[in-house]
Amino acid sequence: MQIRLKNDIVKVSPVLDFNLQDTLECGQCFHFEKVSEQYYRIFAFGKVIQVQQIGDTLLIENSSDIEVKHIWMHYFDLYRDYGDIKNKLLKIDSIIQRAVEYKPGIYILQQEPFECLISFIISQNKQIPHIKAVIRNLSAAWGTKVHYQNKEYSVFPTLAQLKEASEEQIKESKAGFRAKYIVDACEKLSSGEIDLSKLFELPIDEARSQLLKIKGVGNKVADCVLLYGLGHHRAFPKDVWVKRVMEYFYFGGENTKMETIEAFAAEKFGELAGFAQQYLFYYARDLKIGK
DNA sequence: TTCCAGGTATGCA
DNA sequence: TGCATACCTGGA
Repeated sequence: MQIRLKNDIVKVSPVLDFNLQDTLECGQCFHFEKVSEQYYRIFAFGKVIQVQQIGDTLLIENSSDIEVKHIWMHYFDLYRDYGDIKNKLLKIDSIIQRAVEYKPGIYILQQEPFECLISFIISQNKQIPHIKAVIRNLSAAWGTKVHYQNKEYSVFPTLAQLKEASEEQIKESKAGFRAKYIVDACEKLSSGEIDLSKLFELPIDEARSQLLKIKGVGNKVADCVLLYGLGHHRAFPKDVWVKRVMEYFYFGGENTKMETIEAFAAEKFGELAGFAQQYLFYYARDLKIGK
């Protein structure tokens, strides 16, 4: 894969098996903006970039080749061989095969753990447009301003910035009853009771138990943070859509306990469970499987 | 007006 | 342990 800077645009190619739109819009991240049919602006790592995909080339603006190598390649997970992952999944059964082939260009983003944690705490009992709105509001109120093409944006606040906010102030960003959970997360992280940076290396079950200490973090939110923010690709977040699609295809449409689905997925997909989950989720949500 | 959304905590049997 | 219910908010 080549990373070249030309006319202030960093071109990465070839990005095989990758689809920018599906990767951003498959529900794993919330802090981006579609500015036209071609362009997305992404706010992360204290920066704003504008990204476009033309065939198997990814064009990144407002960045540098060094930054792309060290930040955005990891963010988009472009160093990983998704061709190999998908080949392995396709051999498992015709169900996962259908899901993979439905949106074969989905990659699992590697997001910043703190933003990922707060975003998925916000996500409970909310629809995606609302989640995005709360994240925008929190960023505008507490995050650092960044400028691009004469527009001002805000990136998501750091822990140091967000811990200054009171529960009442967080509620002003329309977080509702989740505000107290955000405060609890900030307290546990800033006191050192939980150290997100250490959760990368811990075994997944230990990392999950740490996350579950935070109020408002249950199994679903913890698994999302493990998968999208901490690189634990065995994590299999079971939201309402994943539950529906798993019951529909693997349990004869019968109401099935989350623990049963969890064990089944671990056995069936093993170390690729997180990838399988993402393809199944998008497939189920788009086609309204099981609803 | 009422219901529901990508969940979780709480109370009660 | 299992189930029902409430919870901010906004859109359908």
